[in-house]
Amino acid sequence: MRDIDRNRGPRNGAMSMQRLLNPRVDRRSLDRRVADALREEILSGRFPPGFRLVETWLAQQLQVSRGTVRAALSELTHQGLVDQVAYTKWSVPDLRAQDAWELYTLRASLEGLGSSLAAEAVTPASGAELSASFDRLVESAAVGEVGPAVEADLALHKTIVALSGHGRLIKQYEILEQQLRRYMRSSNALMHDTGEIGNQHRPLVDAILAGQAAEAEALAKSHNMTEGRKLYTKLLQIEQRAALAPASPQGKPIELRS
Amino acid sequence: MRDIDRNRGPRNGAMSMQRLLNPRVDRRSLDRRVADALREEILSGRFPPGFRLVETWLAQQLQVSRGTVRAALSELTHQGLVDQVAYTKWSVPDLRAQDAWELYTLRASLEGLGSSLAAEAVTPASGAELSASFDRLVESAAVGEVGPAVEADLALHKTIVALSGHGRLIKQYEILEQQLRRYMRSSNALMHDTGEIGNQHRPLVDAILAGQAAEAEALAKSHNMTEGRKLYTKLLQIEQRAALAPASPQGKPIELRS
DNA sequence: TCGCGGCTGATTGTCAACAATCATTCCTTG
DNA sequence: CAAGGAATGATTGTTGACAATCAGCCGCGA
Repeated sequence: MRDIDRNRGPRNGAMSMQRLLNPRVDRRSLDRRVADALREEILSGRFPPGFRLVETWLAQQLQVSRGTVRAALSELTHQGLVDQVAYTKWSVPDLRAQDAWELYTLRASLEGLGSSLAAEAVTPASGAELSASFDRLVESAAVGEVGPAVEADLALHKTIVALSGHGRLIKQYEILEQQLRRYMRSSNALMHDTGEIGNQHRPLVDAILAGQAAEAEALAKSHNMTEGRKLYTKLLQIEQRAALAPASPQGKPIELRS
Repeated sequence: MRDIDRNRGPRNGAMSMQRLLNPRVDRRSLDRRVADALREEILSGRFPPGFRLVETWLAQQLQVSRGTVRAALSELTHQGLVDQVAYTKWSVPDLRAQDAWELYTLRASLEGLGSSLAAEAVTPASGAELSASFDRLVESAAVGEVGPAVEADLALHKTIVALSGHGRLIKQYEILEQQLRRYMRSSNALMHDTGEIGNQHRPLVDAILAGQAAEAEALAKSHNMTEGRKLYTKLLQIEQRAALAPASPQGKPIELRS
């Protein structure tokens, strides 16, 4: 983890045009940027499940005050990427099968709504955007690498939800996606063969493009539920196998000593 | 708005039993309690839409430091009850028709999922809890007062979602409910006659008790959507009427002078 | 009259010191 | 030897002071 860039660009009047075009380019407050840095550490797995987040240590690492770190941790807590135990500790949440189930059922519901709304409101412009996103997924899948294919998959789903024009839904979905990413990366072996990805998504995309709201909603739900059940059963197996091991009596996460 | 109670109970060993039974009774941090106080002000309408939340003023009112107020405002922002404009201001969000639409469509989706899960997992115990909540609604409706009836209505819906056993869904639903409460209170005139409330909810409750997941989901959705459409169209009328007034050119909220 | 640039008061953002709380250890006591 | 209970060190919670930023105002010049 490297330092946060403290420079906010020139103080004088230059760059006024660019600031108009993209007003947030350097105006993000420090705690937001710290939150970004910490989020990246957590999603990448460099801060693994159970990792203890000590304010003073983080502040020292990032060359930032403790209060700023605290604000960032608070934000990440609201996004489900950090657990807080008041007066005691911050830590990275464990990856339990129950959580995977929650994430996928919730995702199915939210994406069902998003797909329905997207189908209702489809226009030539939004349809083109959706098609482009779908094409990118097919391309990535053709290459055969898992990482980019997963990202293109996530991007397509996010595009669909974005087309709904539903602000709260979009925001909530993005939070969910971040949590999901952590699970997917932790067990990336369960990625199906990339060749099938296109066919798995085509019906949903077509339904939205055709404006068939009910059909799109049903397809989005079933697609997510089947994907979710796969991940859930896999994680459940891992959990049960771990529960049999003598070192973790009550389903607690396993601590690695040495 | 009165001061936050700074006393946290006796420091000595007494009350250990009570703390065991309810360990959080006095351990809530100050910023959480400030958030509660501010939330109450906002939901009650004493801090109306557009109200400017100045940190120093709030800190003075609550006899608390600015940092604590800041943390509370941040929490409320994550819950959709406060808007933040970085480096500039905090304020209470406006009540737009678009937001009412978002809230109700999202609520229908979430409660649909909750109802489905509740029906799947129904037990004699949870069924009794649901029935009791429903009975309380019918009782409140019989009295005929709008306020308690609305609260009992909200409580029943929350009970259903709570029976799903879906942690993330429950938390998300509670946030949504708070936002909804603000809209419902702002136009409480649209409360239907209380006599019909029981009949409007009975099919959903029965479906859950009978374990009919698909039926329960469909009923929850349609119920919320019809309720939502009522509120949406009403708010839209108010908004359009206001837009015709000369003082608010671009759909901006109306400022009441004097 | 209009637009631009700098000033100004108000407000938010950041920091480092101080206070409160907790988990752990170790000691006492029966 | 077990149970309870005070010291202890580590960690989080809270505060007031200082810094950065912003919207609005004012005057200058074209």
